[in-house]
Amino acid sequence: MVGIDRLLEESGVAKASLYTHFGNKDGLVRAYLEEHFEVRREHVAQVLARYNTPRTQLLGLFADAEDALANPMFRGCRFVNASAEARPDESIGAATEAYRAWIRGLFTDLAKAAKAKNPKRLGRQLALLYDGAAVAARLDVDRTGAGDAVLSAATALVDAATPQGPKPTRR
Amino acid sequence: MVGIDRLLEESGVAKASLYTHFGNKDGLVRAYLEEHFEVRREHVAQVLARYNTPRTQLLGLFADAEDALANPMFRGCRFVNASAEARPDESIGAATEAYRAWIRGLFTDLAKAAKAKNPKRLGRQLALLYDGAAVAARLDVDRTGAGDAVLSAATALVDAATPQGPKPTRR
DNA sequence: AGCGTAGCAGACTGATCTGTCTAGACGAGC
DNA sequence: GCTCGTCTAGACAGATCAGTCTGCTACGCT
Repeated sequence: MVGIDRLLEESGVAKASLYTHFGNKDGLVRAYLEEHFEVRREHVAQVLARYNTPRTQLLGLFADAEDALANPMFRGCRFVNASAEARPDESIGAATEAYRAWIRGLFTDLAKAAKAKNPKRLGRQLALLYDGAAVAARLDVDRTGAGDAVLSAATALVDAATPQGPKPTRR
Repeated sequence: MVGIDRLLEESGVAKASLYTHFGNKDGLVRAYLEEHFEVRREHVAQVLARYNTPRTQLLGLFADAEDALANPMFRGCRFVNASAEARPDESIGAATEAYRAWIRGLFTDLAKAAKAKNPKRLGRQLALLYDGAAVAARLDVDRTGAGDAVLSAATALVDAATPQGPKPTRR
């Protein structure tokens, strides 16, 4: 667990300042997660803006995840990590729940726009994949192939659930 | 975090006994994980024994995961949880790494036996899915559809990567 | 210049945690 | 019956944690 003292030392902020601003440690974590939520919103919006069809947007998000996995600095989803590390606190759990509901809803909406037969199911499937990538980033020292796997799996799932079907290659 | 004192109280074991047996807390956790590894090995072996083709064995493992997700008592992968909660300890990380390497190797071997075009990739993909299910079990209060999603996603991935291809349904 | 606000530095408290140590209970084997 | 090994019960030390409080500094505003 990361303690208050280390936060203070590395940030150069006085303890009193931190507590007047955020109340307590959970307040600090919650504020951090809420800001990170905003960062994620904007980042995802930028990724989505690079594509013009629901299908490519979905796959673009997973190409982005592949990039994240390729970066050794990426240590997994911060909401997952915070929830795992924190004591069971109402507000931190709520912030994590909000983020996860948002991303799952986003996947579902894009799945619906891509005319998936079962958008809710495809959204769930992609969310599982997304979570799996976060765990791999957090725990696996050797991520070789993880980035490739997450994008190719997303592609396969989207293709399987989407009416146009897999690419028109015949064996 | 769960402390030593709570362990002692709930197990009815004296503190001295625990420390003479396991040395320190990390030793206890490591011993627990190693025993749980054995439990998992046996459970997986039982699941595999129920099927007689690599494809159905793979899918059987994910049907088993679906069952686990349906059980509200299932709180996610214990290796993932332990690694997330523990301070960065060499031995706990090693035990988790061993388990994860084993399950990924198992997926890859079964993928190879199922004649997947790229067994390593399919193994990785299924491992991602498996991890995602653990995260969902740990964090999502509402798991509706998660079990269905993990099995259907595994089926889609196996079908996409396997020569016999998807079920012989034509649209 | 004077004042108020905000931030920094760090001592301090109380709670909690790991790990050690002492003292006694209990049973097995000779 | 005695001793040895193992167990329980729990006090204790030392470290670490969150959170409070005091004193000092620095800057903006009038």
